[in-house]
Amino acid sequence: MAARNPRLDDVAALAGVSAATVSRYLNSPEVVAAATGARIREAIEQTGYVQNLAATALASNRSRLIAVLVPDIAQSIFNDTVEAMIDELATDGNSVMLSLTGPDNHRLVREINMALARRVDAIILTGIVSEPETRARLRSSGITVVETWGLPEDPIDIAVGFSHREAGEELARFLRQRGYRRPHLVVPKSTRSERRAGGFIARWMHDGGPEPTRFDVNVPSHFGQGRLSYRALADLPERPDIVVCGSDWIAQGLIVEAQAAGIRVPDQLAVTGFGNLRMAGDMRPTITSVDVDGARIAREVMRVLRGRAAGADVETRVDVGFRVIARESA
Amino acid sequence: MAARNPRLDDVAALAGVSAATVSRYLNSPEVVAAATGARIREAIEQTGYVQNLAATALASNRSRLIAVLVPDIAQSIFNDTVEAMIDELATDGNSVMLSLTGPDNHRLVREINMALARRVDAIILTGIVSEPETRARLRSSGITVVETWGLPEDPIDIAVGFSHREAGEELARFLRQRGYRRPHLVVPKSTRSERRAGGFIARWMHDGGPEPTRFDVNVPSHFGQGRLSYRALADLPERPDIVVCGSDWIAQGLIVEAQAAGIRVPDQLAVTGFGNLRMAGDMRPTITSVDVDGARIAREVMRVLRGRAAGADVETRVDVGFRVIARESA
DNA sequence: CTGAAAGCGCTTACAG
DNA sequence: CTGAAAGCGCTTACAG
Repeated sequence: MAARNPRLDDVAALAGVSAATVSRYLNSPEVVAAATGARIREAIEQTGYVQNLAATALASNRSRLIAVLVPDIAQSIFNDTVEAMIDELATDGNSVMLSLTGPDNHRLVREINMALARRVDAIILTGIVSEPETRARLRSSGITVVETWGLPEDPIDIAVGFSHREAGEELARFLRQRGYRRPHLVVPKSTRSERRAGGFIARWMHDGGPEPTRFDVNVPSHFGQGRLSYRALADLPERPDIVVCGSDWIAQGLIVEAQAAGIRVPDQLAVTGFGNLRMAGDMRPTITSVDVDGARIAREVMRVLRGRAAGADVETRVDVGFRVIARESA
Repeated sequence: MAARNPRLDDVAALAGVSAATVSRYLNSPEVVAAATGARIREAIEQTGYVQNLAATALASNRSRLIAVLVPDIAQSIFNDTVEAMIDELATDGNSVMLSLTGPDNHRLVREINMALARRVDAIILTGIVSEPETRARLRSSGITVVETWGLPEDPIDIAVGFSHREAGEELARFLRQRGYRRPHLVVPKSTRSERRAGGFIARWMHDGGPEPTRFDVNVPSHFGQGRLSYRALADLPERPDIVVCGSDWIAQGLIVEAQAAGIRVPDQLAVTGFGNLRMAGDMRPTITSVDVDGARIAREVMRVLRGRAAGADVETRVDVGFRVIARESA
């Protein structure tokens, strides 16, 4: 269609300098003389030059491409975090390659291969990589790998997140203190939800409570499962006084279904969620939840990435914590 | 850390062939002799070779990188479509560069520049590009540009979507037929919502109805705005019998708030949403909405992209339509 | 502060 | 079916 794209050479010729100088101007403007810089700027303007980053990547051995791997985005509790990360990365001049690994991470290996083939500068994961071979492969690749949301004992490289087990424990402590007696857990079938449930149960029973009942739901969790989970309460030998949901969506669906059945929340049945979505604070009643600061995770990820890029030693485990947010529903 | 990455040369040497042959094996295995192919495969295995796609892109003038530009992903009605597109693209061996253009597209130009610098094979947009200069720039770039969700009269290049105006008209027809008399619109401040509202109002008044009242809300729209919108009804001179919401989230929030106030939906107040999110079918009452088939949009986008890649002539406007989904709320 | 030249790791006519 | 060679468009020591 149009004539061929202008190259560095074209700009250099027009500005009366060498390609090397134009390259320097592009990458570190401060090293070229002001007058030269001005001529180059003008030449770029006139030619409509747009740097070819594929060539830049090849020559500089730095792609400025970051792979972000998430299970899904349609209904994901990570979306805020991912959005914040993409924003931050873009500000630094990076592009984000977003890969969806699918339920149970079944496309994880394929997408990791893609990222390696693209020679990305870093891989950011939100899902959990459990296969030892994949972990080993990532480790030996030599590229920066950041696991987020979770906080494994032995990260592949760097981890930025919090302990899901402790979050479960903390919630148990909080609810016991509020005087609840018979918790029922609605647990999405994911490693992290399972860990939170484990922490909750251990703490609850350690404090002398009866073993909580539970109901497992598929991931990704959504509103409809809350309704389902409410109806499943009928099968329980004894009615719980508090339902601990694995996500805010489940909590919301459960509240709606309970109310439709004429049950008052929290008077007759209390409910908690997880993730502290914006909706949790807007619901009627507002939903007691556990807040995870996605923006903070994004910032910490950027901090370690910048540290690495600068050749500095960086922490391998960054704990961003979590907070129980007490609201009306429990 | 590790030794340098193996290159095509290393594989070629080990397999006893030239680099050209290995390259051919990688890109079109069928043209190399079976026995040669077997040796190459083995050499790849032994060396742990991973193709460097930055070099491939530079040499072949094809990046296999597709830019997808969306306003946001935290609370987006496009997420299903985007997810389906990323899935399809990955299956074809492409990688997706996801760019967030932000509210009112204020980072659109920057992200388009990035995409052009990366020499992406195509740019897929979900937001609307209204600035003529940007449209002209994209047009003259010569790369494939697909606008999705909307269906402009004069696409930049290719458009896959539906007429928002017609969707509004259709909803007006549907509600009038159901016997509603006094519609009130809750309109997110976006071009497309505005078009739907325009279509609704025109049709409604054309059919002899009174001018609908309206309430505008910021984008991205969310649950909390539904509650707000409900409360704003009190300021109206006359109470509407049907509230037409610009998204399912708004509809859900409005229903929850109405119910909290003791109002029965739809008996005392009917409500419709837009987008037909999974939640709409799960809500109590289930929400009457307008369905947009995101997976279909993704498939059609892929179809035109493949057509282009094959050098075929492709349609420039693909109408995927929409459907009013009648449920309990209206 | 700037230039000449080699190199990054592939692909692809061209020739055989 | 395969190889030698040029080329894709940059960056970056090295030298001045």
